[in-house]
Parts: sequence; C-alpha cells; structure tokens
Amino acid sequence: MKVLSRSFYLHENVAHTAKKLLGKVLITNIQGKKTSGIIVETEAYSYKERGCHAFKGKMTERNKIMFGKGGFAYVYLCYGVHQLFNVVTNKQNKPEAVLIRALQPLEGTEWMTQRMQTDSLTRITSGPGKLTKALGIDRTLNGKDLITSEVCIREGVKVNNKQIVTATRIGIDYAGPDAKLLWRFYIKDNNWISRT
DNA sequence: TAGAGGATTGAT
DNA sequence: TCAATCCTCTAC
Repeated sequence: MKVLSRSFYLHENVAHTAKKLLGKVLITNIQGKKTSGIIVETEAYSYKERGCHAFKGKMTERNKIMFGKGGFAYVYLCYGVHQLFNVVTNKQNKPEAVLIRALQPLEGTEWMTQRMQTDSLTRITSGPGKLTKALGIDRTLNGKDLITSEVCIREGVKVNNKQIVTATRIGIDYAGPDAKLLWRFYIKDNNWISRT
C-alpha cells in the first residue's frame, strides 16, 4: 500500500480532506514497535471558524505547525491529560487541520493492548485521546512529516459515500454558531467510533 | 507572572 | 456528573 502524497494534504477544503481520510491507514513506528489502524472518524478545523486553535489566523507557539503546508503532524495536550493527533492540511499560511478521533486496530495490536494495560481490543482506539496512547503518539511527534517520518498515513480501504455519516463536532460548545458545522465524519455502523 | 480553561476519559 | 492534570493563552 502506498503512502499518501503531499498533494493529498494540500486540498483547500479541509472538510473534503477530513472525509477522504476515512478508510486510510495511520501507522506509527515508535521504538521499533509498529502499530497501525484504519481511520474511521475525523473532524475538520479551519482558521475560518471559532472551533479552531488558529481562528482568524492567530499564530501561537503551540499551533505554528498548522501555518506550514499540509501533510505534517500537529500533536497537542488536551485537558492536561490527553495528547490529540491532527493532520495539517491546505497550503502554507492557510492553517487548517483534521483531528483523528477513532481508529480500527490493524497491526501491532499486542503493543496497543500493552500500552493501554488491557487484554482486550474492545474500544481500545475509540477516541482521540485513546488512539494516541495506543499508537505511542505524543508531543515529540509534533511537526513530523507524515510522508517520511515514523508516523505516516497510507492508502487503505475504499469507503463508499453512503457509508459516511456527517455530524456536528464534539466538545466545542464554546465556538457558538460554528459548533453547528457538520464537520465530523465517521463510518456508519463501525464498532470503533468514539462516544456518541 | 498569575489565573483560567480546555478538540477527553473513566469512574461515581 | 465530576475530577484528574498541566500546558497554553490572556490579562494585568
């Protein structure tokens, strides 16, 4: 399977890219432990709306990686507890990103269960904070190139448009009217979707 | 430089 | 429903 090219990430419509990422495979190779999973749930974020860290194009020390070109990892700490993994999209100075919210485990499941301290695969990657832990993703991967580094995304399974469910994003009530944007995408009836 | 709050999760 | 937990951002 082929690693996604730079051009995939440069599309100017982040919601379009978020939808296209469904079915793709996220791979990490951390300390010799290769793990991967099929992306089954995503959310889009754009500088044009309040839910985004780079709203109105405001650059800070934390979000500056979003201002570069697409195809790089944006990892940050949420609630002081969880690391969240995003894919930077669009061209330089068009800060947009796709949050990966859930995966279907594929390879290296033994490492995932070990990292999660459980024997069961059930719901082990069904949430943005959980999948990063299962795949060994942390903030040291912030800014990594998704084409050449130890974290990358490759072609996966085909997802029919009819299988994709569109919904409002989770946890951004503070964004006012922008919280109503239908920018959350997930694969219908998939067992690994995060909480409803 | 201090204070508030967050793109979550799991236990109560 | 609520606490954990700490980094980031904002205001002073």
